[in-house]
Amino acid sequence: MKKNSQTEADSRERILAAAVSLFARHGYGRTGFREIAAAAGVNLAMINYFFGTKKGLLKEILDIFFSGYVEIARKEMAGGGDFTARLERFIRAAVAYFAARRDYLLVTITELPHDDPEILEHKAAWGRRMVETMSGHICPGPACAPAMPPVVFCSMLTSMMASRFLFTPVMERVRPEVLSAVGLDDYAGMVSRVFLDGVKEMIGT
Amino acid sequence: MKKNSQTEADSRERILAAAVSLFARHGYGRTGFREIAAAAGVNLAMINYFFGTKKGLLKEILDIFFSGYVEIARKEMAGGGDFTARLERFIRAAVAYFAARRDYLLVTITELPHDDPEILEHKAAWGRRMVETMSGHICPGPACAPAMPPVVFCSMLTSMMASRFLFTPVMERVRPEVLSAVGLDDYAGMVSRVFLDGVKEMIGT
DNA sequence: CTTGCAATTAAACAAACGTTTAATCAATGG
DNA sequence: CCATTGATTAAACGTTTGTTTAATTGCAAG
Repeated sequence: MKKNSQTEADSRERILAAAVSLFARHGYGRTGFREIAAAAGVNLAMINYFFGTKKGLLKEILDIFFSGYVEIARKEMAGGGDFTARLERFIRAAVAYFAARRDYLLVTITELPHDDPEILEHKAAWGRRMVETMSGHICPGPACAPAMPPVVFCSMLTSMMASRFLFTPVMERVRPEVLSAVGLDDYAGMVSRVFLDGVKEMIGT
Repeated sequence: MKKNSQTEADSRERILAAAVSLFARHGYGRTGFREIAAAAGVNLAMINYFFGTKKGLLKEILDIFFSGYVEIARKEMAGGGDFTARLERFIRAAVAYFAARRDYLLVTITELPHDDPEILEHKAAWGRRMVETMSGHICPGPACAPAMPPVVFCSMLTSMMASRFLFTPVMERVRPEVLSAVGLDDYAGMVSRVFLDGVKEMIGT
């Protein structure tokens, strides 16, 4: 039955690529199916055919982003080295992942605060997996009460790493030269230094 | 001519309050004027009457949030004390401001990455004022090249402070006890410690 | 009293929305 | 070769969208 698996994958993935790009640039709510279909070069009805509803399309985008993000946390935090070394590896890998999946990141972040019950349960399930993955490393042992709860740790670090991509359109109009001067590795390094050692020693004063 | 200044202010502000609340919960694109009008208890046409277009309504929301934010940066960073003391004051004041204007913050953040040219120029103008306000304090003197450019400094810190509010709906489903245990002052303290001193000493390992 | 102006209203506008339906296409397995 | 099946299509569905229009209300100044 997988005769047209070539074209099927093409259409499905072209829809997904067009949708995530338009959602990231114009917002989920303002992007219509006709616009997506035109950008993907497919018929309007194919979106419902492959994804069911608009929420189904959004859920798939969230799944793709979160699954990759959790997987990076699992892999990098479980490796060798002490806590700060592993955290530094994780930050570097996560920033690279954010850049590679920039549009997925932006859709996920901008849809985070919204309260659609169906989507919210989806985000919460992934949030639980992320916090569980990180908790063991932040706070080993049963009677450990760190100064910062893991759920705060995760959201704060995620926001820090995402800031560059959230602010990109504004940054390139405020300080265009900075955006091209500060590469991804530089940025990951800055996040690491701030998050691990603080900003005190980075700023001359 | 200002006869109905009482009811005028009432209607205009009720529209604004309803709009920012619905935008924050359901997203700008998914919120319709009829929904706003119903929540504000006014006639549908009053929204266009007071704000012109939907973009005009959004621009007013952005203006309100950014003007207050820039004003806090100006005031707290210009006060006495060394750099870290002023920065700590700013963080505390900004977090309190974010909490008081939570819905405005969420609308602003979620609309940040979108690329509507008209709105984008608006955001860029405020971004310039914010960066200018902070630049002098981060990097005094003409030949100062800090390890982190002011525009990166601003967006990273803003994202950190906003993380609690961006993630609130997810957090209260992942670790509901943490959200009630960690008050606003506690949270501001955590942001200060991480941003200034780093997370190394906060986590036992 | 009446002139004027801002606030408010109901009604309508065309356009765009997400979704569904039924028909057609293309290719594979029996 | 025929039956089956997934992919694709055009067309239409009823809502809902943001916005406009024209008429009405109610108060204040001349």
